[in-house]
Amino acid sequence: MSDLTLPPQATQVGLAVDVAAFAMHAGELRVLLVQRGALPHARDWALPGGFVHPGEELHEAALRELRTETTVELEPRHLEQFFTFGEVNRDPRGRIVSVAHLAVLPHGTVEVSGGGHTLGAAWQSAHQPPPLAFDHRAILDRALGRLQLRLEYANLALEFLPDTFTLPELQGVYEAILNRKLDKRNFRKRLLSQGTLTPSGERRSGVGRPAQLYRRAKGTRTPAL
Amino acid sequence: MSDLTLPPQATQVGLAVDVAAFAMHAGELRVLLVQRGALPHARDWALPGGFVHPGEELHEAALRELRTETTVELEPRHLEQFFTFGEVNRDPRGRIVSVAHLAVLPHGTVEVSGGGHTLGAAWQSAHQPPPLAFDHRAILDRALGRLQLRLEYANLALEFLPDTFTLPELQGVYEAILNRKLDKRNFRKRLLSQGTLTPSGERRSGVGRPAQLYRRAKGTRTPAL
DNA sequence: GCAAAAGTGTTATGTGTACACCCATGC
DNA sequence: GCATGGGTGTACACATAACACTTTTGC
Repeated sequence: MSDLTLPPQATQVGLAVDVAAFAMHAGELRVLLVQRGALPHARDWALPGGFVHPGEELHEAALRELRTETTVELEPRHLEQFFTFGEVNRDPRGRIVSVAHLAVLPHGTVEVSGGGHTLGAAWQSAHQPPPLAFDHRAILDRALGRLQLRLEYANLALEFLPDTFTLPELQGVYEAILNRKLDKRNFRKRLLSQGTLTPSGERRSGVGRPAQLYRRAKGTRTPAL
Repeated sequence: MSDLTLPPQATQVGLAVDVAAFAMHAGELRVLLVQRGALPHARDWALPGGFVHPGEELHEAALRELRTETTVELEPRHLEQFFTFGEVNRDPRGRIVSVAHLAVLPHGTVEVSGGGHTLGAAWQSAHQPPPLAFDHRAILDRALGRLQLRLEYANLALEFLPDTFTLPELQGVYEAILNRKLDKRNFRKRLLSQGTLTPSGERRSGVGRPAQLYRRAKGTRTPAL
């Protein structure tokens, strides 16, 4: 760092963002993938992502890529940078540094189709993804780790669900993210004792005994980052 | 991402690293700062850092900046990327994205002097630093948070000490990092019960009763990242 | 013998975990 | 009435936090 112009050794690199966007589908944790339409790695699956535009903040770029590479209409409920992948040879086109983001999309975000220059987009199993382009498998693995860390800490599970939900549904989100079964009684005790849920008094019908509906207690929303 | 050449909207940005390097001095947690020798922010204190060279990995750049901006001879015991600062206007020279790193330097890393294009370097209070250039105060604050998180998790406290150390010294490291007092008996019980320390049988002399020396138990070293 | 720092146990409280049966509804 | 999923309580192990006095050394 020496004067008001960039010094010659200042590497100019391509700055990109990639987004690991998660949602629940059919009781399973899914990640949003796009099928690449161009080289390199044409037709391979990849995380949505692309280059940051001039004057664009990192999180804005992440949101834009979500919206244009896939037809996702809903706002992410959570968006957070979690690691920067900058290995010299991670991309055959040159030195490209990618700031990876973790996003949580709410329930109901079902329909996606390829937008922009991708062939398609789909929700796929987060724990058993198809082969991915570039180093995206490493990015996904790290995103899963971060998601599991954040789960308890920031009440992230609620962001996967609609405004009202049942305790078994909430437990399903925990189990899908942690990839293991939890004990029903201990789960209920823990969640209810932390006081972040209020019963909404109604019940939902289906097969078997109807479940109590809950909603997030007022003032328990955690800030985005 | 479209073909094997970078597309026109690919923002070329300056890629930098900054390093928050911590060590214990005089029973206090200190951070290594350099006094800038050039504009912008000439004469202000800043975290050591600078541009990544072509073909250089991020962590290599972090190590190089530590060695050339300050005369630090010792290897960091821990080096970890923790956040990427990319706000559009964080640097008056243009779009510069900085991948911030956390480093822990071992005991004995006492003498530093400015190297390269800095006026000087010094260990300063990590919890009450002087005013810092750019957004380095925000970087430092986040580094402190990460250091506190990692403390228990990865036995990071041992990296601040020489090979053998006393329990009161180790407790001092915890207290300096967490910025609060701990209970001596509970601390000893907790640390000894986790089985990562072995008594080295010797004793160190000074004022008051000599303390038992310990060393890290074999096979308890945690991987760098 | 006194100053200075090291070392030592018990109790109360909270938290995590394991575990099996009854309840309400739709068909 | 039966299949389906929802809802409930207790006991034990373990971790955490609070708390005060004795021991060893140098001078």
